[in-house]
Order: sequence, then structure tokens, then C-alpha cells
Amino acid sequence: MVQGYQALADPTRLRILKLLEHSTHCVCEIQAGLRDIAPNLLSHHLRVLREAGLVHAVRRGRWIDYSLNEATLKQLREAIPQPQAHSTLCTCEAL
Amino acid sequence: MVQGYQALADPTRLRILKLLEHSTHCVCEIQAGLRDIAPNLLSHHLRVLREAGLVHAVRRGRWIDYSLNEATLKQLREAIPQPQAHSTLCTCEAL
DNA sequence: GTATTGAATCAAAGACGATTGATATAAAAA
DNA sequence: TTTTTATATCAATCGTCTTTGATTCAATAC
Repeated sequence: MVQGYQALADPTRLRILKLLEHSTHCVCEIQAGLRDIAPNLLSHHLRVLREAGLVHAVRRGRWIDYSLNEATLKQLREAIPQPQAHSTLCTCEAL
Repeated sequence: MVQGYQALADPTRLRILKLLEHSTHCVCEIQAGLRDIAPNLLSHHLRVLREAGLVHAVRRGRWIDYSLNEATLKQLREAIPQPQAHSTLCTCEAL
């Protein structure tokens, strides 16, 4: 989980994931959507996302297509803590 | 958003949030649940969580009670990218 | 086979976050 | 008012992550 949130915790990577919400994209298309990010840096961020399992990559000839990995994203969504129904108060000696 | 995911991306902080799912707790109770974390370090992590808006803190006499801030947690859950319905393929020239 | 295109890797610099030890604040008890 | 208890802050260290520039690898075109 930690690795997943770490991967989400970067503006560039969030931008990449947003791009992929609507479509699979090869790196050159992602690059076109993030003109301010150098290609090698983009490649690095894609690797972080890959290694965290947030996206997957498949080669198609000269290109590599990236898409969201919904299974992992769902896990991350569900692992964010949530107050439980019968949440009690602190039992420390009252004031 | 980035700050929120950053705050989630640490094992100690996830443990703290897990503890708070069931109940509000003062720092000394949280401390009891994380015996391997030094008090000053715990305090640091609580600050990170506070500044990211994931928890809130209220003083009760000598104690300070921490609880989850569900509003922010919900936002983070909903901001995790999700493939959209009519997700298309990469339009790059086919192989 | 050699060049070209698309993408990843390597090495190094700088910025940032985690951890520690020591000190400070705030409220209550003595 | 001094001490004690609960928690936070400060300063410094260490490690990790981001970014850059240069190089490498893989697939296709020539």
C-alpha cells in the first residue's frame, strides 16, 4: 500500500494517470500531454507507476502502450482508512 | 491531493490512521499502540497528518485527542484515478 | 547491416522526508 | 510556585526521491 500512495504522491504522476483515465496511450502521446516534462524524466515516472502496479505497459511494435491497472487502484481506494460505525471516544481519564 | 497521498505514504502514519478508525485517541493511547515509535517522532507524524488535513486534534485538559477527518479521506478516495467508461485505445499508427 | 525512431537506463546533483536527542510549552497536581 | 505529566518543537543527520544530461536498448526502415 505504502508504495502505491507514494506513487500517487507526485503531481507529474497524477497528471499521467489522469491522461490514462480516458484511454490507453503510448509514451509519445503521454509526452505530448506533458510537454514540460523531459522524456527521460517521464520514463522514470512511468517506471515508478509500473513498479507500484498502478499502470501496465505492453509493447506494440516500436511503441509501448500504457493503461491504468484498475485492480491496484481499487485496492488503494479501499485501503484509505475510514471511521468505523461505532467509533468511541478516548478513554483517557476525563478532565 | 498530493500532500494527502504523501501523508498516507508512510507505514507509521498508516498505523496511526488504522488505530483511529475505531475511536478517537489521545496521543498517549496512540503511543501505547505504537510502542516502537519514539514520542517525538510520533508527534512529528501526527503533525504531518494534521497539516495534510487527514486528522484533527482537540485539546482536552492535559491530553490532545486525535480523530480521523473523513471529509479529506473521502476526497482522497475519490481522487484516485479510475478508467472511464468508453476508454479507447492508443491512436498511434498501428504496427 | 546501418540508420532512425521510441523508450529506458545510468550516474550524479540537489531537494526533501524520516529519525534522533535535546529542549520547550501547556495544563494540572503538589 | 514548583513539579510533574502530556505533547510539541528544534537542530542535525541520514537516507531516499526528483531531476538532469548522457548513454543504451529494441524495433523498424533504409
